[in-house]
Amino acid sequence: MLLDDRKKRILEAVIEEYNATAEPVGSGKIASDYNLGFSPATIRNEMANLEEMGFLEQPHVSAGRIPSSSGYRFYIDSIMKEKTLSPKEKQIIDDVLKEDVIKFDSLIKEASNILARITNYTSIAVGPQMNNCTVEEIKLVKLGQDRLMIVILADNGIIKESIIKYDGILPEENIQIFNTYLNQKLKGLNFEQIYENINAYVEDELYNISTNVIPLVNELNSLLIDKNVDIHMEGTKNLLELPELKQTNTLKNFLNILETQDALKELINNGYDGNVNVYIGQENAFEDLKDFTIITYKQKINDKELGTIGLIGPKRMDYKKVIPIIKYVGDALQEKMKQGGSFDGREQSDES
Amino acid sequence: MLLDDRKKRILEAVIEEYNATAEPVGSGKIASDYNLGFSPATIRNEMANLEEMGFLEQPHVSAGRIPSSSGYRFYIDSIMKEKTLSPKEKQIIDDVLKEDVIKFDSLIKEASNILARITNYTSIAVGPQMNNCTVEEIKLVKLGQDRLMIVILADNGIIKESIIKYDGILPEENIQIFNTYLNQKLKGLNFEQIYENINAYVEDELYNISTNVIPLVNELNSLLIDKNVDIHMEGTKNLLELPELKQTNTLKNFLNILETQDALKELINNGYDGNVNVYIGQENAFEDLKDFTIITYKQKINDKELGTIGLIGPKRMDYKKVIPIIKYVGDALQEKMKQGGSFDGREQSDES
DNA sequence: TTTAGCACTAAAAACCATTGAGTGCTAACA
DNA sequence: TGTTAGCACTCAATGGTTTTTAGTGCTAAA
Repeated sequence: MLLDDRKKRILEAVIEEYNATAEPVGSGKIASDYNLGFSPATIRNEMANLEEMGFLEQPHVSAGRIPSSSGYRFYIDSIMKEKTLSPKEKQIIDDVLKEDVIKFDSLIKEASNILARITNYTSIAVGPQMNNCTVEEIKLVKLGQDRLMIVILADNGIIKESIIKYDGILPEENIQIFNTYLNQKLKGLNFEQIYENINAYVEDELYNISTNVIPLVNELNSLLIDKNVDIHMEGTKNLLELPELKQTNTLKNFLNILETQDALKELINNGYDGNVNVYIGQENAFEDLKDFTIITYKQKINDKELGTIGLIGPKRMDYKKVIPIIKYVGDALQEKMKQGGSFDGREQSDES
Repeated sequence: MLLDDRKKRILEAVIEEYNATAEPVGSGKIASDYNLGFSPATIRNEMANLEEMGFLEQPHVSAGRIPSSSGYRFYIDSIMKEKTLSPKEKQIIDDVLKEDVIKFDSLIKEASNILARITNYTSIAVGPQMNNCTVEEIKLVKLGQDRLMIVILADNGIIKESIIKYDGILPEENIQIFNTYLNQKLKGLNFEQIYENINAYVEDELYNISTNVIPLVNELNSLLIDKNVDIHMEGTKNLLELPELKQTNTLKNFLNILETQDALKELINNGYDGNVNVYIGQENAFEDLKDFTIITYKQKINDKELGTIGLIGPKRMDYKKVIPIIKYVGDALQEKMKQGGSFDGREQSDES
């Protein structure tokens, strides 16, 4: 045990107080408001110790202490007790996910949406990386006079779809033939694998049908690797009121990060699976997020990745409440996706 | 002519200067930097006149003047000369829209994207109101073991699509039959009209096929009226640095409006068609947007609405540059959509 | 008709003293 | 021996005063 009981209780008190006020907390406040049974002087000593150990920080000599990232880390791992959700909260979550939505993207966005609403932080939702999916089925559908819809069903149950101009030179009967041909050739193959050398798979017979299938093949290919998987965010404005962003440049840089998204994607894809991951302050590599925490929960069913939901909030967020919430929502979402699909968890569409 | 030439030139100078600095501009500055050939005292007199006429305002007695909304309005309508885009700017725009994207939503987002990048303001993109569209074609497509895709092609060329769980009780042959049936019944009908009483159209024969088509019919119906048409925004962060948002609450309220979107939608749908609409300051009804201007350009081909692109920026935006840009982008977009479709401008998909 | 000159105004900046919330250390205490 | 009262000390925050600055409007002269 790294910390004795008294230190733990003091660290906890400092964190609770700091979370509530966002101001450095002094020994007097702890002594008077959290009756631990010690005088300010004693608490002062312990705080000095905790600071030496790296769990607390002091902005300047005559100020109180604020918890450091390792302080929070220790708190989350070894001190706090997760709250259980209130029946009302559960109710709200269940209600939202009980709706008859079965489109994958709607589902994950709904889940993220509710996270933002319940926690009052910013929530994120990202679709899955499809690189390692395999093709289960391809459908070509003629629409109106002049368009063709390409639909790809992946083995994780996600559907990608796109529409191209159909120039009419490819005779309608041939669409069926080409459709069958594509399925024969590509079914069971890995998305990335196809993407990198689609010509090797279809070029031979390509011209036997018509040179006009080239744009079709191109579009199909670009459907496989969606380069701009973007991150859906909800409740950005929840964060803007935070004192953490009151310094002039922080806000700008902060929103820059949120808008750029690249870095966020990186982070989100790193989460180890099936459980909640918490990145506190500098643990998340961006200087401008040093006062923020990102929590992610990667959705996975039977080893198939189905996207990630997450939260961004201030470092001083109410972990013992927020963590159970994201767990609950994530579990419910996963459950919903599982029962939605009939054999291996498939039951989604995906915007393309 | 409402204003004599001297007043015009002074008003123009004040606007140019204020646009550049966001500070009230004084007579001295104008006299020294814009050589109009008058002393500060003369300019001071004219400014007092312009203020009386409502074109300028004065924050307090010992400050310079800032242009009022009607000042800007007059400037846009009667003073400024639109700049022509540089070949480089045209190039950038053309390049983006030359890409082989033919999905409607991608196109309009690309266009909005480039607006934000070139102007450094926030751009918006909204899909069209579909209420007055009519059904041109409906397709039901079986996907994998257990899902059914519903596709609706509207008469403006936009495609709506959704996926539902297919419980297998409806025999596969019947899908075709039901598909044909739906087309017979609904083709040519107005979206809103169908939405309000779909049962009247299909209920009779509904149960003859299977009660299991009910969820299908429901989903089809909800596809018709997409209640959450959301606004795509790009470059929100461009605005955050503006001094206009430096007062404490403004920022929060401002982002609130952007996030709520309802009000924005309202505004955007009001634009008179086929041309650029400029809403300056209080012209746009939201107290918290009083220091901002919204410019919209509603896309329309052969009387079919295809969405709107727009810009949000500070009232003091560089109109003579920005207006030609949105015109150019809007025209290019419209052209692209026109040539994309073969007969009446159809060539898009739509995320559902 | 224009402009130089000047008194006047109000915000912003600079200055300065005071307050207050906190500390660390020491010596006394249970 | 661990705890605490007491106290000197630090430094940001507050608030009031003064100074500076950027502008004005008006008047009288060119």
